[in-house]
Amino acid sequence: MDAKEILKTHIAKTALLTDEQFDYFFSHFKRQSFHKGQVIISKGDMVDHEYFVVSGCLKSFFINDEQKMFILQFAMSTWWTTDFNALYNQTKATINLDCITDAEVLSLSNADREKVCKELHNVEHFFRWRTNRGFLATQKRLLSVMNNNVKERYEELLKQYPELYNIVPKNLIAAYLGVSRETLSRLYHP
Amino acid sequence: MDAKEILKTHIAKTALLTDEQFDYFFSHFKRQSFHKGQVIISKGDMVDHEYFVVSGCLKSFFINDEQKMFILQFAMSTWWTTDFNALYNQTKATINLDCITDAEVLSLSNADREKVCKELHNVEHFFRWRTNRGFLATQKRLLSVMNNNVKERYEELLKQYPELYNIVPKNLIAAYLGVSRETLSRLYHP
DNA sequence: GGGGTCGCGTGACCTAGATCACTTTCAAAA
DNA sequence: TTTTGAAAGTGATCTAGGTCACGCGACCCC
Repeated sequence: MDAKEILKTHIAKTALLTDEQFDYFFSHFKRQSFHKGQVIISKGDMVDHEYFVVSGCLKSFFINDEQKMFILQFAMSTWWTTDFNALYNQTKATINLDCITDAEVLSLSNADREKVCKELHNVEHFFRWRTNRGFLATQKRLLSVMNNNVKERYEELLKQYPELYNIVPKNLIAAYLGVSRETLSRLYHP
Repeated sequence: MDAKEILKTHIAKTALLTDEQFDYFFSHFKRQSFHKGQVIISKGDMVDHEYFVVSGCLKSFFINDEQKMFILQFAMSTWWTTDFNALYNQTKATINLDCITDAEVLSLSNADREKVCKELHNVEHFFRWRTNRGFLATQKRLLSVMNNNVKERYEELLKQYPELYNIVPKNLIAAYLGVSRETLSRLYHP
């Protein structure tokens, strides 16, 4: 299935667009390919695109004052990613985005999203639901961080995204869970 | 300013509705008053309304297996609250909602929100932005929890919502920050 | 084919915050 | 006026997870 088909199928799950509407919407996306390790957004950049992942795996992450990395999101096929805060508030990036594997994405500019949302009620509906899912997922993760220990969160993550186990090195999993790699290692090698 | 005016002003910040459109939208809300301590949603309930706070202060919270409370949100004037996960997924509540002070709210049912979103593109636009702000705020809080210590998070909270200091007892602030009340107390009484 | 560096395990020690137990204060109910 | 109970402070102790240091195999890649 090619990029266009993947996006179409993804959107069809929440909004009913005619073929013409979808083609029009799709005409605003730009296909981009990145290789493993390539940086898409770094701290301080101006951000004006969001990215729909067609294939591969990206990570968005924050580096704190002590140079420790915290991973906000692993983005795989059909996930949307960017520095949403910088994108919507038109401020400089505080988070970074790069590629864990080679990746293919469709990029959409902030202005085009808003333009098409205004023109097509259906598209605005789609984006409301996409944002809603993101909100609920983030809220769930916050609850998990506050109420579960590292082992529970690790197993929850692998249960929900088993493919991560093979794609993503453990030190990045640790950075997602917010623990040191040593602690994660000791969970199953006591 | 009465409830209708407060809601109107709130919505006008992100969506341009004509007076007739707003009146129509407003006709789907129901005014409700609650007193201090009153429970609005408890775990296990079916949830089919969300609440726009006109006055007073509510809290939404989760009770974990060890009976420890974690506060997801303090909701004050112009905030929206409910168990969003249960509301959107039509599942039983996992979080509770009750009143820290006497409160007045406007309630809107899930079905009515979806109906009016479909009928009025403007209203869907408003809800997209409301959800978006919630998403960004939750993401910011997650980053703060993972990267800052208790003292930093406490001061960040008070800086953003100074009014909480007078309205909300410290044990609830601690439950919001995810620490014990003893630790919070010791921050300024070492 | 020998020097990096990346991922991962592991031992020894350290610390932020939890837990438990007791006390004080103060306001509201009775 | 007395009683009660929630809010808050505080000392003593415990623990999950962090930090630092080192070892070891597996790849790249000149």
